[in-house]
Amino acid sequence: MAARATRQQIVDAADDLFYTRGFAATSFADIAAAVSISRGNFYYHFKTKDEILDAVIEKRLADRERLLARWNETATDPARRIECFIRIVIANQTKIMAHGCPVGTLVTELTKLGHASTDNANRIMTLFRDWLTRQFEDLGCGTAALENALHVLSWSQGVATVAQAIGDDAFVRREVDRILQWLEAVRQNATRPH
Amino acid sequence: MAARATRQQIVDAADDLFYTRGFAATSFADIAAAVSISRGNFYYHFKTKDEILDAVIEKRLADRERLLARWNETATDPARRIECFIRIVIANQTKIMAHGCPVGTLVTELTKLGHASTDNANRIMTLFRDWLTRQFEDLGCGTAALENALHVLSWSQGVATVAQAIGDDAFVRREVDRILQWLEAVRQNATRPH
DNA sequence: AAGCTATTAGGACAATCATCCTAATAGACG
DNA sequence: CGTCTATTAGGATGATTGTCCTAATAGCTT
Repeated sequence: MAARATRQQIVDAADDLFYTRGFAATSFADIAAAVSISRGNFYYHFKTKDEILDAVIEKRLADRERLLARWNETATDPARRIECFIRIVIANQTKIMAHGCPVGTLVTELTKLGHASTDNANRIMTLFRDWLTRQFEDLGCGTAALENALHVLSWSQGVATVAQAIGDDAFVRREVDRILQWLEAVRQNATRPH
Repeated sequence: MAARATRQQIVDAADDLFYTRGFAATSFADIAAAVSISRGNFYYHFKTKDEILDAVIEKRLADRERLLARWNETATDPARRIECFIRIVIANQTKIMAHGCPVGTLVTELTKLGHASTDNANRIMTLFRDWLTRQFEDLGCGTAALENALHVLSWSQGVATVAQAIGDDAFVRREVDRILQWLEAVRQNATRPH
């Protein structure tokens, strides 16, 4: 098999396992078993566990960048783009209720481990923050753009954590409705005065 | 030394280490070293790591129950009580920015580990949920009480996660102002119609 | 077909972990 | 003072971990 393909399989499996079980709780053997290759083969592609982690982070980052680029194309209105972000908690509801937010839980875990790749993982969080900030700027929020971006980001993390902990189906939908109402109010306030 | 005192020291040290480093990343040796006792002595008090975890959960639960009982006494207005809950993210801001929310991060970790004590840890989360629900009921929110309680709980988890990840000082204060404004609006809407 | 390189397999290694056991000690009580 | 029990110390153990090494294989080039 081509090395590229095997490497890709490893990263995909690690991505999934790091999400569902956590980084520290996932062993070399776990990933190798998921891809059905030997640990020796594994070592050929990745020398250390941290290398796999960095590869997974890069993959997640690239995935999210693609997602944001798609939203930039499909939705012309910045409010609609923010709505796309908000609705991912519904689209991924099942997974979120089982394992939380892939971004937030990884950053939290790495921070507690004092892991060197914490800042690296945080790039995904700041990617969303910066993209959201840009959308609120385009909406005409001015200096409040960053504040509003962090508000939405914080909202998503809270919903993910509580959804995972308490597992209330209706809760997620209600929270989405709430934040969408807030977004509409922000949109009207922002576009009116200018 | 009295067995009670040693046991208490172990639980206190484990509580701190589970919070700052995580449950899985904390070893028997780590806790024993923090208390300056031998692993053998350790085993006399706790047979398994899960026993320590359960003891830590009980301690945290008791601590929070005491905290809520104090708020019940010091604040007569339910809105003021909810405000007490909201302000803990400021009171504990330094720790939260370093290690996140003690309750949320533990539940998240245990869920990913598939640990048997996940439900047990979740009792702390539902303790807050139920207490908040009671306050919103007393505020006159009726059927919306639970919904509002989950909203505040979700808010606190989101703030903790983003504060830990991005570490913006002003962010926490702004979010507290925001949610207090929301709380005031809820209070006025709830008390007026009835 | 032959040879070379990229890829894979599988075992060895030391370190760390939770757990368990036995011996030493201390503190209370007769 | 002496005995008994509660408490502590510290090492042994088997399992698991990340990491590393060497040999086998497959796929491409000539």
